[in-house]
Amino acid sequence: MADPVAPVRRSSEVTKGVILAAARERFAADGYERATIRSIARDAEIDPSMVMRYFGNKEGLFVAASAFELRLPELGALPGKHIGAVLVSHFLDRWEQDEVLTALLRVGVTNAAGAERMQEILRQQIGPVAAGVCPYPEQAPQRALLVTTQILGMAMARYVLRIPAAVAMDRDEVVAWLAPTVQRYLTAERP
Amino acid sequence: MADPVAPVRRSSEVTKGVILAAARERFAADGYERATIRSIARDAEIDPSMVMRYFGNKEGLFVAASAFELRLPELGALPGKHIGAVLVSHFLDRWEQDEVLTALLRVGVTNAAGAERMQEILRQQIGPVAAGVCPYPEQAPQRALLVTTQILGMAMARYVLRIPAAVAMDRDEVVAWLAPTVQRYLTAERP
DNA sequence: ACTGTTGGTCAACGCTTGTTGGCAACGGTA
DNA sequence: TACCGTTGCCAACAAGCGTTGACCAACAGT
Repeated sequence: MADPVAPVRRSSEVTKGVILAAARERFAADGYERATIRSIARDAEIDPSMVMRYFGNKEGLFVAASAFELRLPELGALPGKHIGAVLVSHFLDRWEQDEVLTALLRVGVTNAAGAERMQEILRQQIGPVAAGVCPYPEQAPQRALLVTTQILGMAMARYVLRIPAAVAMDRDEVVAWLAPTVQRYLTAERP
Repeated sequence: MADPVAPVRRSSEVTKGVILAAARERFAADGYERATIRSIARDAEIDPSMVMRYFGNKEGLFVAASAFELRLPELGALPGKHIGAVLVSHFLDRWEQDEVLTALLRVGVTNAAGAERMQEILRQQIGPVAAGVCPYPEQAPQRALLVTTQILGMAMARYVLRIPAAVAMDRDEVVAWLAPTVQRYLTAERP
């Protein structure tokens, strides 16, 4: 006789983790609306109702999936002369380590909470650096924004739209080209 | 007696135009999946079935709404020294004149056709310029890509995510800051 | 005046979505 | 052993989606 398919019984924490991993993957690949609770549940090999039980609703699931520690290195203490290269390199790392930032970017385009969180992260990561090295402190927010646009644009091209020429560039090339731009946005006296 | 709500009867071309305008607005504001045929029809004050009649299906509607003449100025003939400023200025114009580019960007994140069209436009607009002024012709595609990332990033920040600091910058400031970056990507000997 | 075409509405279809509530089995504890 | 919270599945709901086909009224040409 075949077993009547006894369901696996894990700890709830483990299950939550599996769901979150699947959610991150789906959100990153499909964006907010096309990443359905059902598809995420299928990936996690669990019933959709469990997702609801643990995370309340879809928005709650997304918030949980995109909440993560930033663990940014001590950028403020780094030498100002290479801050551009360090920043670009840092963000390439973050984007390639896990899918959360890609998910955030894809979701942020259509979902307000995602957009908010994306901005918050960029502000927290770039803001202090700009405040530290910008020659005119009152210009720091604008300088930070400029840096943000360049980093955002490369991320869009490379990880979201996957423009072939952007994917083809290797890490060092990207850093070599973008670092001077970022450096100039942060430290130039004027445009 | 009140009239039994006699439906307005316009020419089909006019109606198509109204639908397309509503579609562009919705796609630009909501992205592909959240811009529903029903909501577009409601904006155009017409029955959803008319949208189907004229454009076949939702994908067809999007293609029609995002098909437009590029009418790029003769960039190739312009002085190479200011090509950066001209390019940035040109794209700011295009993005602010109508909503198609914003729609394309929002949709492109989740819809393959949108992503394809966005890339095609960027390639057509930036590619020839890069080929014209890049010191090493074989590097032209890479240089064009770099320009694309900077323009894409500013567009994301300013028109899609609407980051306050990006919206607050005025046109001339944006051009002043971005132009040297674009200029360098196009004409620098090496990073 | 008749007729075919055109611009328009209405009602429904099949499907998918987020979400809910009930029920079964397991496992620790008393 | 009897209990009870936990983990899980199942079936269903209401709402919204893209899409379809039947039908109606105004027009244009003869």
